[in-house]
Formats: sequence, C-alpha cells, structure tokens
Amino acid sequence: MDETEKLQTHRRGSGVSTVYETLRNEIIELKLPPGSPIDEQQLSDRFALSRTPIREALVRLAAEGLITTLTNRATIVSNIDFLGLPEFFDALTLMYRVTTRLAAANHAEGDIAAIRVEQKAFEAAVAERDVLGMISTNRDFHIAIARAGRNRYYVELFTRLLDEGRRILRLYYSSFNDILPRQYVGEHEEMIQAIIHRDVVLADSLASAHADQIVRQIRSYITADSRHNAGLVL
Amino acid sequence: MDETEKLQTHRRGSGVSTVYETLRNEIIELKLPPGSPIDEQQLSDRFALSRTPIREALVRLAAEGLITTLTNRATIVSNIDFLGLPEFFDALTLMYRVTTRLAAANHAEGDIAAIRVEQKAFEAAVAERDVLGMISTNRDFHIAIARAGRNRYYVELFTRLLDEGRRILRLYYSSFNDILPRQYVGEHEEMIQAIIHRDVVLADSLASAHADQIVRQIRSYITADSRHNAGLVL
DNA sequence: TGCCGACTTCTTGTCGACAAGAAAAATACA
DNA sequence: TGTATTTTTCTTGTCGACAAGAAGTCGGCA
Repeated sequence: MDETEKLQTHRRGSGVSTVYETLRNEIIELKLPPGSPIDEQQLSDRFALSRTPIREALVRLAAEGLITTLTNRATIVSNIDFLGLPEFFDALTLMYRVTTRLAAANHAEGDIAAIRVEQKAFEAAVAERDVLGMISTNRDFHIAIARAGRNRYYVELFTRLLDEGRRILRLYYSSFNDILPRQYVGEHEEMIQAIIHRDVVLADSLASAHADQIVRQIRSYITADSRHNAGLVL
Repeated sequence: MDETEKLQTHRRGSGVSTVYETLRNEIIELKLPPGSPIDEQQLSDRFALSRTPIREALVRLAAEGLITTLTNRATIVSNIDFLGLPEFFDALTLMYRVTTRLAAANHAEGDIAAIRVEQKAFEAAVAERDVLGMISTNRDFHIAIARAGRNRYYVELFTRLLDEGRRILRLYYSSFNDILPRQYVGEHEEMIQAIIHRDVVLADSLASAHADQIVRQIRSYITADSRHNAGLVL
C-alpha cells in the first residue's frame, strides 16, 4: 500500500480530525476489518504526523467504542458484538421511532428540504443498485430526520447506532435482494408525508414498522450466514 | 490550594484514568464551575505528570462534552446549556421509562439486591438530609436499574444524562424542600416492586410519573431562580 | 486623546526521544 | 526433545522541549 496522504503541511490542529475521520470511515466501511491491529508508528508515517496527534485521534475513536486498546500491548479495531445484537436492535428501533416522532412534532423551515435531498440520494443509490450507497444514504436520510427532531442526545446516539449498523450490513450486503430497497423508498416517502403533516402517531407507527423491517432483514442475513457456516463445519 | 496528589509514582497507564475521573467528578460536582479555564500546565504540576497524559484525559472529557476546547486558545469547563433544557428533559424522561421497563422485563439474579443497596443509600441520605448525597445516590439507584435492563446503549446515555442533571441540580440544591425526597423514597420502592413482579406496564408508568415529578422539580427551581434574577434586574 | 499596528506573552499543538511492559525468540537445562 | 528461563524486540506510555497561534500590551501616529 502506497497511500501517503503527506500532501501538504497541515494547518495546526487540522491533522487530528483528518486522522480521526479517515480512520472512522475506514473502520465503518470495514476497510479496516474488526480485529485489525492499529499501529501508531505506521499511521504516523502514513499521515506524516508525529505519534502525538495520531494518539489523540485514537483516544477519540476508543471513546466511541470503535477501537479497543489492550493496555501496554496493542490496539485493534473493535469486534462486532453479535451477542449484544438484541440490545442493539432494541436501541435502534427506539431511536427510529423517537426521532421520527420528534421530527413530526418539531420540524422547522428547511428541514423537509434537507430530508428530501437525502431521500433523493437514497433513491439514486437504489436505482443504480449501489448497495453500499444505499446503506450510507439510508443512514444520512434518517439522521436528517433526527436533526429535524431537534434533540442532540438522540441525534448522537442514533448516529452511533446507524454507523454500527453500517458495519454489520457491510458484512452481509452481498445477499441484498432487489425488492426490499424499493419498498424502503416507499416507506421513506410515507414517513416524509407524515412528518410534513405533523402526524406524530402515524410517524411513530411508520418508523416502528420500518425499524422492524430492517431489523428482520439484518437478522435474516445473519441467521442465513450462520446456517451457511454451520453447514460447512458439520 | 495545596492539593498535590503527587503521592507515589503511578503505574504506567493508571495516571490517565485518575486524572480523567478526578476532573470528571470535580466538573459534575461543580467544584470546577462551568466556564472555568482548564490549564494543562497547572494540571501537569498538580498530578505530577507530563502534559501528554493530561491531554489524553482532556480529550476524553471533551468527547463526553464535559469540557469545550477553543482551538489554539483555551479549554474551559462546558457551560450548562439552559436553552437545550427541553431536549434534555425529553431524553431524560425517555431513559427513565425505557430503563425501568427493561429492568422489569430482563432483570436477573442479583440485580434486585444491587438496586436495593442503592435504594438504602438513598434512604440514608434522605434521613440525614444530605442533599448532595441524595442527588448522587438517586443517580446510582437509577443506573443500577438501567444495568438490570441489560442494554449498554441506554446505560451509557442515561449515565451521561443523570450526570448532566447532577450539575444542574447542584446549582439549585439549596432550595430543596423536605417533602419531595421522602416521596421519592416511596416511588423508588414502588418501582422496585413493579420490577420484581416483572410488571412492565406498571414499571413504565411509575417511571414516567417519577420522571415528570423530577423534571417539574428542576423546572420550578430554575424558573424560581430566573424570577429572582429578573427581580434584581428590573 | 483615540485608534491602529508591532511586539510580547501565554497556552495549546506537535515533535522526537526515552522508558516500561508484554509477547516472541533464543537459550539453558533436564 | 521438551520445558523453563532469560533475552530480545516491538509497541505503547510518558516526557521535556519547541513551534504556532491568539490575546493582551505597548508604542506610534493622526
């Protein structure tokens, strides 16, 4: 790998966020798969920075749970906790509901436009059968809704959950079928309408159904995969 | 102030968490009031550590939102965002409900005992009219319930919210009256019973009422205080 | 006297080097 | 030849020093 981003001398303080965001993306997109060792020296070379700012970025990632540091030993990309999946689904569903609800109640001028932009992007990804694009534009769509709900606590937790979901989905995206994404486009449209009409109850139930749908989908991928593995082992 | 904790030479890696936890407590207990400047050099002297581990602790605190760093200029203890209070109350109420609900559904062997321990501590604080003690034992009580609910995402968010609440309450605790805390003891007991009997619906409604009660209480403190200020200004 | 600009100072951001701890490798011994 | 122990090596953790950026200070000029 000869990807040196030691282009120009970074302005003071900018390097840290660059490293943070770059690594964050690479972790979420599984470019750095779970369990990958993170070597500070190596990153230091790659970004043409001292180990100190690298370390700062790593501390931030560790605070978010994206990397795990074995003290005095090694730091690795955090594993996906399949045992904790039920908790994950529960929290994800709740956030889907509560953010959509709040968006219906609190959205202001311009929020709808922002949501529509993301929805268009999602539609485009679906039209192009760009599965990776669907995953990330779907995330952006729901975060836009969360923002319209005007609650930073929910936005923050939801973002974390959706990004964790992106990691999981990347593991299984090959088995994406064609019908579901189109259905999601329709469901998204319904949610937008409910939000526009400030119909909190409808928004809630749509979000709830949407969340269940997605959870069921992920679950089916995982069980299908484990069955596949089981078949190989036996 | 002559509080040098440069006692013995720390073991490698332990210093960072010490600094982190110490500062965290001091911020939450308003020993470091909002807006206080955080000087790295000063902390370096105080803990007898280099600036590097101090910095790491500060990065962690910043990730949690407890301190704010003005780039290249200064880092201060984050202000309490009174404008964002409605969001805060909304999220707090939701977490009260959802954690109590889940505790009723998922609690296992030993969880009740752990909750009872915290409840006893709360009762003791109430009996001693130790207001600061009530605030922190109340937090511990609800976190124990959240843990029994077995969802780390909720535990984490709830912890953050309750600690943020501790900061707010510290600002107003002088106006604590005597009746409310005793009422809380009773409400806590009811919640424990509902959890034991795995009555999810009852647990939810009790938590909901409890949350409303607390939110109302905080609100009344704040409005009382702002009225006081308004009186002075006019 | 009031305002603009250079200078000083103070705090944060970055660096290169060293120390400690743990795994891996090498060695000694049974 | 297998195991225990020492040594090596590699990575993280810590340090002291330097650089950059911004606020405050001082002096000059209208």
